[in-house]
Amino acid sequence: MDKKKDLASKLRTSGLRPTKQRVLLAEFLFNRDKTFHFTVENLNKAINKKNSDYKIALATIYNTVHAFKKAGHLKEIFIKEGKNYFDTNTSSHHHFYDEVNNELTDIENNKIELKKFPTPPKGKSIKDVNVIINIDNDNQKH
Amino acid sequence: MDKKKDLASKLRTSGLRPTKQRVLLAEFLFNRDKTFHFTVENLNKAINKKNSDYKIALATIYNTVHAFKKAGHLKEIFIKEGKNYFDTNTSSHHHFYDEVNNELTDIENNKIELKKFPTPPKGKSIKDVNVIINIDNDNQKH
DNA sequence: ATTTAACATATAATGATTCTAAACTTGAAG
DNA sequence: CTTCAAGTTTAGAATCATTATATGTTAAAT
Repeated sequence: MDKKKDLASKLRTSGLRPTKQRVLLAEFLFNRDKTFHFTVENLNKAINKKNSDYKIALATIYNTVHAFKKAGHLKEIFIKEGKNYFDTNTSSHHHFYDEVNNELTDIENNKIELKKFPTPPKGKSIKDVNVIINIDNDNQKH
Repeated sequence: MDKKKDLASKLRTSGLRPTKQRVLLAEFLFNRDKTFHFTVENLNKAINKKNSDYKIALATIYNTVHAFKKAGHLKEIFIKEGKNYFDTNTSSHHHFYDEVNNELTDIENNKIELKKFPTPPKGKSIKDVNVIINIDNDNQKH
């Protein structure tokens, strides 16, 4: 399989030994058309669902997700207490967050442009800008 | 004391009985010139530091912070894994986040203007926009 | 094939937050 | 100004996500 090989070398290139577990997780996460948002809890459930052919320990999932993040293959997103989302889209971009369904949607960087801009404090420079647009069902009273 | 009275009625108005603990916490949080960013851990330490005249149980601090948030006196901000910040500035506004010192600074709403804007998904409307500008020390290599 | 550092694993440990059940306050009614 | 019920506070237990440990396993260099 070509795809598996590609993943193996992708891992190797970033200093990660392509173990069975890592390749399986990489396949699951990166062989997709759309970007994928998930929590470790999600991922663990999806991978270790009943009747799945291969199980991966929770600790390994944590290790792997962090290794992938460190290697730049995942981005971490903070939106909700106790929920740490990861994103397979590692480019600089923004998000819609649907509080009703707990769902994240990507907004590509070029869809948002800032007109006005604050000056960062002295001695500091801007590293990254993150916009989260919280959305609600229509006709909602607040 | 006028300030204490004001706080008591502020609490009463939002359906919270002005108990000793709540008034003390409200004083600590709201009788300030600048807005205040904190975690529950912070707040607990500040309130229950050695030699302080009055101690408040951790559970009460959690209860109270959540009650204040529900009543609209505090805003919750998500920026970092395992760190849930609260903000005494409840108006819609944005933040600088200094990853080096773990520090938040308010950016008033009118300092940022969006030029371009994505359309929200069907059936959804925008509730709130949150911009987090991550800052770094100058001359940092990434 | 052998070797060894890197890795995966189950389980224990940690740390933040929430729950629980009992004791104490508050404010309202008698 | 006592009494009382509902609302609060509290210490400690329980829970949940995450991280550490220490033991066995594997990838890949020799």
